[in-house]
Amino acid sequence: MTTPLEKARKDPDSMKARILDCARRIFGQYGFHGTTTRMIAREVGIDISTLHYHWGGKKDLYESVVVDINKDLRQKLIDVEKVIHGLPLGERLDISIDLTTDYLFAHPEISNLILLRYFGKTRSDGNFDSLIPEFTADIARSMGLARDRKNVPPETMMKVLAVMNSIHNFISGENFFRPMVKADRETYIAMVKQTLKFIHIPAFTQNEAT
Amino acid sequence: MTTPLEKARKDPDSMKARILDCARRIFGQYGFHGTTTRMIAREVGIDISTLHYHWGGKKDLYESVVVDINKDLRQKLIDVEKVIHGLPLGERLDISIDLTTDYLFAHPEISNLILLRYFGKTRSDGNFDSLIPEFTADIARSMGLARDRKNVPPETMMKVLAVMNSIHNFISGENFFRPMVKADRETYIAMVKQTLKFIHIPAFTQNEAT
DNA sequence: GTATGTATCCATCAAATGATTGAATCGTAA
DNA sequence: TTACGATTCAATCATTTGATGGATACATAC
Repeated sequence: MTTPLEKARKDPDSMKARILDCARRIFGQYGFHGTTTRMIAREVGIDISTLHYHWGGKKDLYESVVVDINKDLRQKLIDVEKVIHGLPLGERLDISIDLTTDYLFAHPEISNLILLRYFGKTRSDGNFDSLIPEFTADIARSMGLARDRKNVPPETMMKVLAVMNSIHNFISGENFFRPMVKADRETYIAMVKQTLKFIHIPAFTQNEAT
Repeated sequence: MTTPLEKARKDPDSMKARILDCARRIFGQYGFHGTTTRMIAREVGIDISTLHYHWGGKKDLYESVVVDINKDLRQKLIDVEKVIHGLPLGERLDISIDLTTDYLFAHPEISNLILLRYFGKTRSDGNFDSLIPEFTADIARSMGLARDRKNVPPETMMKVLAVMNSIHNFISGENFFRPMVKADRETYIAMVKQTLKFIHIPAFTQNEAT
């Protein structure tokens, strides 16, 4: 059995997929309550009823978007893991930051949506996204901070969260932060990488040595 | 001339102040679009028209809330600055993290609102909050990373943002992160401090030495 | 050609929501 | 007491918004 989401991913030109793409961007920018189905429909260039025909309701579409971006990010981290496998911790972090940052700057709606889910309540429903925890555990293992994905110490989870959030923050907050440092986009991206490395690499390498 | 906000802060029992307090919490939890004037009015225990009588429109109230929390946070950072003045950088960071974290955990709506403003767009208006930049420059000076508030290097701004955001993230994302590490509130707060120190102190102390 | 299922749009509904109006209440000064 | 300003609420309005129904177009199968 294929879910609507899988069907949409199979054919990127299908109406289902086009709606999903626009929904990612709009939900990412304005959040759940800030987005109207009409905004998405207008962006796609279709009528609202067509949107409802393909995705049911606003809530359903939103949940599909969340699952979608989580799959994308997970896949990206698997790719990164392959590149850094076996390298010393300092280099793993360095390369991970470069690759992940580039990817997220190319798909900022991923960072936007993840952060908005962390920090904003959805008036209706308080469903806890069970993807993020195992996901964070994956990164912990990939960073070499835990043997296996199961039984990652809470302290390690917190450290991984700190790193991931730090990245998402600079991506998602670009509109706010970039004017503050008066940089063009390219310069800003470079500064983000530099700052992330400045902050995070010493913590893990120094404490590893002791 | 006194602004409505100043009037409200003068008498904390006034209806103006009571509305502002509830608005802080509700806007902080649900964001601008996720909040309805009825939600705030219900929380205060009054009619919506009373709310409009005192604060004009939803947008006006929201802007007052934003200014209000910025003033609070600024004042708190001034207090912290007094405590850590003259101490070596490592200790300054250590104590700043303790004090700031405790304060924000007691007033989580501050972190919520700041982050929601960073990461979420407000459908109507794209006004840039000019308080945050000078504010960040203040912290840079307080941390001893810049001589004066004017002319703080962009790289330093980025580092300060990284630290501040890291704190806000753990406060504002408590509902999401705490279940992940299966900790009660007290333990979570301790873990947050520990993680923040683990991440941030080495970066600044190590690079200072070289 | 007809039938069937898919996809799309136009018109419309019902509820939610920001906002206003006018009446009632209360305190206070003349 | 009376008059007046400040405050509060019930009722209501206009718009937005999520959602649906029905008509139309189009393809494919029979």
